[in-house]
Amino acid sequence: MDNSKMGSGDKLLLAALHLIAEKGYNGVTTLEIATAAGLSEKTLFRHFGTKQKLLEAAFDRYHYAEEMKKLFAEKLVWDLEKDLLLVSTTYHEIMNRNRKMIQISLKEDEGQLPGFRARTQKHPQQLLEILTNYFIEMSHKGKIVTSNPELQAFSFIMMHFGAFMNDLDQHKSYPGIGLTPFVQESIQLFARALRP
Amino acid sequence: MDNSKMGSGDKLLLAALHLIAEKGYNGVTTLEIATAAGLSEKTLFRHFGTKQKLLEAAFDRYHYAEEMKKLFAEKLVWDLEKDLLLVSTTYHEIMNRNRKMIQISLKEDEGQLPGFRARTQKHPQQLLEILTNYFIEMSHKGKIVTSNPELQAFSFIMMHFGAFMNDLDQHKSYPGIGLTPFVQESIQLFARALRP
DNA sequence: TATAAATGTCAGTGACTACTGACATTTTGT
DNA sequence: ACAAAATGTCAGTAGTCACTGACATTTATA
Repeated sequence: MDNSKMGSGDKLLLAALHLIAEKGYNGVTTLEIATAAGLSEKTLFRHFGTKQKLLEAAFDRYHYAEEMKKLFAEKLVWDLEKDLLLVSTTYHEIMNRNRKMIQISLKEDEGQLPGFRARTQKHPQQLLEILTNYFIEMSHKGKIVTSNPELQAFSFIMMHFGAFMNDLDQHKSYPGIGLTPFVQESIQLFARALRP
Repeated sequence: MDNSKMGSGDKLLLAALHLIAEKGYNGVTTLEIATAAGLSEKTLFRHFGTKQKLLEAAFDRYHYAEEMKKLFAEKLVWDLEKDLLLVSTTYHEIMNRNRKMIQISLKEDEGQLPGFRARTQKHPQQLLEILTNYFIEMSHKGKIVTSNPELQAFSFIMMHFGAFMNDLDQHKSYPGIGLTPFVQESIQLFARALRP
C-alpha cells in the first residue's frame, strides 16, 4: 500500500478503483479521484482522456484473469476433503483479488461497462465445470456417491459465493461468523453428504 | 401491474423503485422517473419535495417487514426435509419480494440511505436464529446429528443467499440452472449430511 | 355546473461536473 | 547544469440536473 513510489498512472487507477467501488461511477467526480491520488485533475485527463477510459484502464489493469483450470489440474489429490479445501480457498482468493471489480460490476449497469460483466463471470463458470467433472471422476473412483454432480457442484459454489457476498463491503448481515470456520463446516457438510 | 388506476404518488414510487434498482440513484434523473410514471417532473416534486425523499418514501412503502418468527413457529412439523423446504421457499419468497430494495441497497453506499441497510438485513438475521434453534431442537429430538448448529444454519442460508444473488438482476453467472431443482438438491444435501 | 384540487407547461436558476487551453513550475534523465 | 517530460494552476466552457415560480389546463367532487 505504499503509493509514494508508484507512477502517476497507477496512483490514479488505484484511487479510481477504490472510490468507484465504494460510491459508484456516477457517485465520484474526477476531482475526487485525482485528489485521492494526490494529483491534479488535469493530470488525470492527460493520462486517460476521459473518465470512462480511466475506468476501463483500471479494469484492464487490476482484473486478475488467470486460468483456473491449470491451477487445479496439477493440485488435485483425489481426497475429497483436501480437494474441497483447495477449491474453497482458491475460490475465495480469486474472488477477493477481484473484490473491487466485483463491487463495481454490481453497482453499475451493463451499458456503461461493455464486457465488464462477462469477465467477472469467467471464473465462476470455469469453477463449475471443474468441480462438476471432479465429482463425476470421484464417483467413478467410488469415493463418493453423486446423483446430480452439476447441481451439487453448483450448490457448493453458491454456498461460497453467498459467503463471499456476505463478506463483501461493510454490509455484513452476519457479524461474528468468520470465513475460515465456515469453509471448514462447508467441507464437512459435503463430505458427510457425499460419503458412499 | 395495472398502473392506470393507481394514485400519482404510487406511480412515482414504483417508477423510482424500478429505475433506481436498475441504474442506481445517481444514474436516474427525476425527469426519467416522472416520465416513466406517465407524469410531469413538477408533479414529482410537488409530491415528494426532493429526490432523496422520493427514494425514502419508496423504501418505506415497498419494504416488506413481516416478522419471520411467527411464520415459522406454527408451520414447522419437525420433519427435516419438509421443514427445510419451508425455510428455503419462504426465504426466497421474502428475498424476491424485497428484490428491488436489495438491489438498491447493494448499489448505493450507506451515506445516502440512512438505516436502509439495517432493514434489509433484518430478515437474514432472524432466519439464522430460527434455523439454528431448529437444528438444536432437532438434535435434541434425536432426528439429526449436529456438531455446530449455528455454522450449519449459516451454511444453509449462505447457499440460498448465493443462489438468490446469482439470480438477481441479469448478471446470472450460471444460466441453465433453475432455482427449484437447486432448492431440492440443497435439501437432500443437508438431509444426508445431518442424518444420524 | 360551480368550485376546488391535482396536474401540466415552460422558462429559468444555481450548482455541479467532465473536460480544455494557456502558461508556470517541478521533476527527471543525462 | 541543462533540456525534456511530467505536473500544477487557473480560468473557463458547455452540458446536465435538481428544483422553483407563474400561470394554464385538466380532473374530481358536491
